[in-house]
Amino acid sequence: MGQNGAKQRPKAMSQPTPDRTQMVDLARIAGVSVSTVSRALAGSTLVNEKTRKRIVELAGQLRFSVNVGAQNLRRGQTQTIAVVLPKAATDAQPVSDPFFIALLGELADALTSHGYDMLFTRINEDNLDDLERIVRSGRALGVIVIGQWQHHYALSTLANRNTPMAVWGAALPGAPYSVVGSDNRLGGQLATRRFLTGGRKRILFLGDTRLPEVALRFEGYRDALIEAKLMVNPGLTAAVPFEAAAAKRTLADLFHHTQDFDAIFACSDLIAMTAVALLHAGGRRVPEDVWVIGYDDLPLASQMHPTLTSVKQPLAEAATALVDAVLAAQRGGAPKVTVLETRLVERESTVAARAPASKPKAHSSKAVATSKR
Amino acid sequence: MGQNGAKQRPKAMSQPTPDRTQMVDLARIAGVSVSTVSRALAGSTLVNEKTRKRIVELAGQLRFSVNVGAQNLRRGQTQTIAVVLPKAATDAQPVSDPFFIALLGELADALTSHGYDMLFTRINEDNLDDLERIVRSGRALGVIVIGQWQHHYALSTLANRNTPMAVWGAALPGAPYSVVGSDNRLGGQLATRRFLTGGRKRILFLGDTRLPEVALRFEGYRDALIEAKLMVNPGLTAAVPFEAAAAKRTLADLFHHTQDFDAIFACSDLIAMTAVALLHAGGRRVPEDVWVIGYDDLPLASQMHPTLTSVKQPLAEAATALVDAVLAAQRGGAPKVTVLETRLVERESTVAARAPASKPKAHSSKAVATSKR
DNA sequence: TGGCATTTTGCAAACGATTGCAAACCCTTA
DNA sequence: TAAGGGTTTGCAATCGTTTGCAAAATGCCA
Repeated sequence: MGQNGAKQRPKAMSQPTPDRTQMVDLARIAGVSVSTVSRALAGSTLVNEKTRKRIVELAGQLRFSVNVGAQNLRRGQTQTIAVVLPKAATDAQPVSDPFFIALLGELADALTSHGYDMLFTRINEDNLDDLERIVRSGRALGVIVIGQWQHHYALSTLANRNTPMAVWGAALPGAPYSVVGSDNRLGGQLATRRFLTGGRKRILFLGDTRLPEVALRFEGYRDALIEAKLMVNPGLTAAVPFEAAAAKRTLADLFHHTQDFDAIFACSDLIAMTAVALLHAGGRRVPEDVWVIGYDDLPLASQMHPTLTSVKQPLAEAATALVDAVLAAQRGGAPKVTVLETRLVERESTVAARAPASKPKAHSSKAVATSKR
Repeated sequence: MGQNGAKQRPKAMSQPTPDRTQMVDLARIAGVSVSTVSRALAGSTLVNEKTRKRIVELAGQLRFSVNVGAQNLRRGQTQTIAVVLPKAATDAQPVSDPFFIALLGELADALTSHGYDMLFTRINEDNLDDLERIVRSGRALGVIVIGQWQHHYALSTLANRNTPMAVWGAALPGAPYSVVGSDNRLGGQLATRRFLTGGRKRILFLGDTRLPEVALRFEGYRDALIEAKLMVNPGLTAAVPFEAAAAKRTLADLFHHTQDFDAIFACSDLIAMTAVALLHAGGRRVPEDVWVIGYDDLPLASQMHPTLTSVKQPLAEAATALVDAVLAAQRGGAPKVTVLETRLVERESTVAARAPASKPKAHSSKAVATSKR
């Protein structure tokens, strides 16, 4: 706390000067050179144990943190990974699917635990080139794209231009970028088979097959029907979008025309939930009249009534896989496909029908407990 | 394109060398100095219009982006703002409230449109000091904290140590950091009054009053009751947490003991939704038996059945206000409080009771349409 | 005490941009 | 042709680290 020639800004930087301590300050105080400080903080064995401790402690007292900008510059590499959520150019709808926050949260944790920072950006789908800019400007060493939507082509171009990239979505043959996703086809099969074994045959498929993931789920749906020697009824599929409001509009319209189904396979829990709400509003009961299965198995799925049977996508593993993939890509590795374990989590929306109106009280409290196991 | 002494890495950097073009490359090709390139790209009037165009075009062809790390270093300031979601140390639950993604999405947009990058981090609530590190390491020029929870004290300490900060939450007297939030007290009043004018008097309050926002909502609830010359019944309040699974457990337990209420004011849409599901499971109808009002007015609120009346928090404005606040703080401004417009959005979960079992079909489709207006 | 091997330290050159200042250039006018 | 003005350009220092290399300090042994 000496008051001699107190430390001051080298130049007349007019900023409010939020006291940014730097290595040179530590060095001066500790009476060593900047190099030594640098090495000490990096835990190098080149510096004497005693001085190292002294410096580290001093750094703690002054609340010093190395300037990562300068560090990255010098090291020629950043410790940041960008996570991108493409958004539709047409409707500027805010993200509404809780699936994203779930995945995002897991990604944040996975990145942190690997020692990376996460740069989050939503980019307009016709500015997809910005992805490349993020990397070339050194903002991030690679990009994780949440949702491939219909952008396979654009993404491929970028990947071919050397943008390290990992995408949440479906494996497309020969894709030049790494993909992580659930086994969408299997998911479709599991859900559909469950309906069939329960005797439900008129299964409504809700999802936009222009999206690769959804297309695969549809294939699974079709396969399961064929296994059971049933035909796919085009009248029983509807291109419901993932976005909440739009989904609701589409569904309301659909149900207005069609009531002839006894089961619904929805490509997201959000869609499933909306469908259930509309069915209830229309006086049809779930599961008595219609069975419903969603996709994602969000926490939300067990908060509804009835609790929702859903195809589970293991998000924590998804996050880890995405991080690994983008790092591998950055190191020049070949693109790889990761298919996550995919299974059906059964809840109340698909139970064998009972007496139409069972005693609600007793039944329900048991049901509630069940959902926790 | 002379082939003399072709460009190569200065040192033997063993990296895969993802062709990082830099100013010096442009300079060489354009036959000018780096300074000129820098000025040209910055759009300085100091450089001749023709050369400027030439350089800009060249940069486009080579897909050059300036290295923001170096830029920041030189400029002494970063263009990044950190957004932090504190997470409970005890239960490592993933984020489950869709409210967060909604706010996060808006923040991403607001930051982008102001030209800032967003660094997203979840930090453990007992590592709150990391907030300071983010700023002192130059990773971000300020921090936006989503949710003040019970961290007022810790946040204050950090703010007093010169960490530019803006917090989503409730205004606490003399807080040294800027706060943005809805008018929580008013929100509580609006909801409660709506119940009272509808003749509902036994109103269950669901929310953890240890959280400042919730405490204010509770005050509003209390005020409205007092206005109506009613007393607050301690048996009608329950500390339901925001986290999905925990909320469900608490609620299930609560409903097991208490059924004596005719209205529910829930401090988040997620809690409201869970409550509705449990009520349904327990055989009680909404709104016939119980009216329900949530808080947040998420897209989700209009996807449920019945659609949910909710206190709206304008998230887009929230995001803008938070960004402005953190920037102001960074410039050394005094902490300020921003209270957003707060209003009740009425939907089906609070409608005057009708004939117990109305014709579902006709009624519902109309209801669905209503929710869109 | 000197010589030599080992630690420890510090010097100085990067990393990729920005920017004050002076030099070079181009016109115009005398 | 030279002087003088305004435009354009380039030099070189700088931002805060890291790191190769050489120098200094230390320890050990004869």
